[in-house]
Amino acid sequence: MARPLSFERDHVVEAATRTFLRHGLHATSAEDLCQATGLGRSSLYNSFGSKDALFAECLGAYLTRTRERGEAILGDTARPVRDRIATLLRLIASEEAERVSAGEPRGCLAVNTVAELADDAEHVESMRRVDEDTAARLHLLADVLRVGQAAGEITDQVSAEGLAAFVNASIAGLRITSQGGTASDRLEDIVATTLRALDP
Amino acid sequence: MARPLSFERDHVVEAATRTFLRHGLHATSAEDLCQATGLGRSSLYNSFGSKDALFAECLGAYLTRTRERGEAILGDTARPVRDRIATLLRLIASEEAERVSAGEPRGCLAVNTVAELADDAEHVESMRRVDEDTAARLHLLADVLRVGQAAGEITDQVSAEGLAAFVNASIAGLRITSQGGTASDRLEDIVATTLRALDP
DNA sequence: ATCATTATGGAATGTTCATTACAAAATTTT
DNA sequence: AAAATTTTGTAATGAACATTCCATAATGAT
Repeated sequence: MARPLSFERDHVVEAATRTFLRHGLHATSAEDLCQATGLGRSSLYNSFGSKDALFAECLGAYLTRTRERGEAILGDTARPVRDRIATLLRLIASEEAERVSAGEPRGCLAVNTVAELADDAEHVESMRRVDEDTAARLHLLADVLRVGQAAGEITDQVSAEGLAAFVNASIAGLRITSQGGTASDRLEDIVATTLRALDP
Repeated sequence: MARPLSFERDHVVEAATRTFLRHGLHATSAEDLCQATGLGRSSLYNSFGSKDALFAECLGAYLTRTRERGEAILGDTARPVRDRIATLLRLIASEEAERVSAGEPRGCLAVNTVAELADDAEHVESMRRVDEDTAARLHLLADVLRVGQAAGEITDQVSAEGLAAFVNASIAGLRITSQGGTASDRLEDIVATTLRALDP
């Protein structure tokens, strides 16, 4: 009944996400987004409403994608808990390494959003989403780690919640370290050392 | 021979640093800096040249202060290496906890600068300073950890350089986690777990 | 007390930015 | 092929921003 869009929304969100990851929300202009997505200003505003709304959509998609990936790995009850955590961390390290060769920006949109928007009164909603996502991630991690503790695969010197916070912080540290330009071998060292902390 | 400044440069840098830590470089306006420091626009530009120059000075002062504090703790050769690392991590965790009660912003200017400026062509110089600082920090950590390995206090399953990268990443993770609003008990869990990774 | 020098307050400037308005173009349905 | 509807390109708008200007005020040296 009318003219269709000349682009696929997902692809636009993906391109915008890369731009936001590279430059952050504040340093990304509407012009930058047009450049990155190939859309004109009108199309962009027509389809997404505002820069902030597009950012919110990118963040939402990123969080969902990342959460689902994590759940798939951590929820694989057939495998030992330690292996699941190891797989998750190694996946992140190798993903960061691939970003380098692909010329894509390194780092994590959730981590960068905390760094950029934690105290930004105008973007409370985005931070709330990150907080919710973090809470869910911590919950899942703690559940899995608790199973590992019961099986004797994981130390019980620290509570499952404490270990979950540690793993979560390690991931953030890994991503920031990668964004700072650290070589992939070193990222693997970090992963290996992180795993040592969980040993009984 | 002329009218003196009505403020102390260090205090202004300190106030500006808090503002930059809270909002980042891009989201901090000249007006925000005037508000935070109590200076007028003219005084600010007269004394610091530009917003970017003031940021560079804040970053430099922050890096120096942080590095010196780390060196004092890590360089205390009278103490076991493990204790020195523990002291450093606990100091960071408690500093973050104090920030909450003091109403000051949490997080780390160096970490946030990596997140915000890693791919910013206009601020290569600031990133270079952070990179240099990180390299020096890693070097010191590796030296200290190597001593700990030789003394049997620290695992030698991972190279001293790898362990240094791990400790550095842990600190970044700790600071981002704190900035995300994590309670101080959990920060202590993270520290305790991080230390476990270094045990032989 | 006066001069030389510098700081300061407030207005002004030019730019960048997010967003909107409008007219033209495109596409599906009839 | 024409009508209805929506996209899209271009130009416009108004606000925010970094920075500068200028007149005035303050201070130390003489």
